[in-house]
Amino acid sequence: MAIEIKISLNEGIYLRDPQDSALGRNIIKHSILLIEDIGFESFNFKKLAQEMKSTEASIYRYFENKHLLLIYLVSWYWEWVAYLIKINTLNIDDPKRKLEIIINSFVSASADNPTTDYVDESKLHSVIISEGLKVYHTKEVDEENGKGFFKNYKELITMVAGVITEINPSFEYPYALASNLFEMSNDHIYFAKHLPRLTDIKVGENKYSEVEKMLNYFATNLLR
Amino acid sequence: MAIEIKISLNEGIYLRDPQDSALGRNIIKHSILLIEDIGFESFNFKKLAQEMKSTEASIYRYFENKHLLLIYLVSWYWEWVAYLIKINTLNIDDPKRKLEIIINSFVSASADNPTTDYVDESKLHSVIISEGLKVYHTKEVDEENGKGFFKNYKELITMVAGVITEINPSFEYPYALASNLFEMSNDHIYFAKHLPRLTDIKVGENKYSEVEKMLNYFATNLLR
DNA sequence: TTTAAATAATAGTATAACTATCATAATAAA
DNA sequence: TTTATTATGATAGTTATACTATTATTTAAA
Repeated sequence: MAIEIKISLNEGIYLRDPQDSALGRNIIKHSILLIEDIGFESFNFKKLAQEMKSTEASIYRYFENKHLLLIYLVSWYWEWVAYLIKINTLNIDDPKRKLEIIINSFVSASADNPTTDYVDESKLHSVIISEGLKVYHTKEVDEENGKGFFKNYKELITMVAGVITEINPSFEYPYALASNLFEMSNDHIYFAKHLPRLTDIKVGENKYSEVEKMLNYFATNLLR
Repeated sequence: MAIEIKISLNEGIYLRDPQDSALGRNIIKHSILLIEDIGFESFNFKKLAQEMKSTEASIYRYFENKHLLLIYLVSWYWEWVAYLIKINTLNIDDPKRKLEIIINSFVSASADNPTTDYVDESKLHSVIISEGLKVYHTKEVDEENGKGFFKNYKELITMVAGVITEINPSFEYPYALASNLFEMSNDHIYFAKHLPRLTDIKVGENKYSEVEKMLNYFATNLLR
């Protein structure tokens, strides 16, 4: 039996909730696969429609444009990582241990997945690593932030910052460290794969243990 | 007297070197202003041509497309930061002091500028902060990296990694720390302006001293 | 079983991202 | 100074993207 998580996302992101229909779930499923395959710039609703044997017009009933679809996918990921962290730290008291679990979730969320059948978490992770930053690097960032489109990310970071403050209440940069650990995780996986001279770590096929080790090293040394 | 730096960039990036003609320098000048104004997604060669009172076709004789123009601008920035670091650390021996200067150059390259008249360094810095990541977050990254389009970045990071190793030869992540300091500098200026709940620092109008302080804190504590 | 809602099929528009051609202006070579 | 060369401008055209609109058909709800 697959555990079905209903992820709660800001309603402004979509026109019609894709989780609520077979077509909607199909849009999510195939958009992850197609973006992973051809990249966000080449991706469009016409190609997506062909891929999933539907039509452009049908997809436009769910999302205003591909940018909002990407926000949806990235928000889904943020929410899902937050969920993973929550269940994996439920009966953990030691904040240092909690932070280790957080870092493990950032790095290899894809591995230990409580699968949602229409989301390939591993491929979604690849999409986040390659395209995730694009959701808030736009001229519309303030407007979209005002509509709450990045709420899931901010809540995730706030939660992590809380754990950091538990470890060391006098640490001055809990939010910056939290967001940096998340970004660094994605950046250095990407660097290891594409621009190896920008990092020191190596990654194998979905084997990110060196990234994890590095992030733990950074966190530990900053918080001691 | 304005000091004119001739920045050396990979020839594959452009069709005709923009530094060599008035039109070319105008393309660089106005592309920085226009991208800063309307963002890279809305930016195109037609609008740029209107802005600078030239034609689309003329611009296409310098750059194949807007993506390569962005690579040019970002490479120019990387090279310029490397140059700034070089002249500002010329007679400095202490590597710790060198790293402080590096961090200062990352954060406020725009401030102490040896101006090139067709480049508004302060606006270019804004463009880098908002759009810089997009140059290597594409499906063509491996191909373009193979052509040497990101060489300036890799060289900059290598130089910084060298200073880090001078400070602490047993530190395991000199490249990762170097690239992270650069990325973090841009990220947290951006966060402070647009997504303040992702950071702890505040920035004023081109006043980035808190970012600088934070980066120095991170570097010092990781390298001690 | 009727009605409403969702999806498909198709067509159409505006803009983006180019390419091609020719005229003209500026520069360099003869 | 004349001529050849090259750079730029003016204009037009092509293909693809990012949508919107309309109508038909299927599916689900009352």
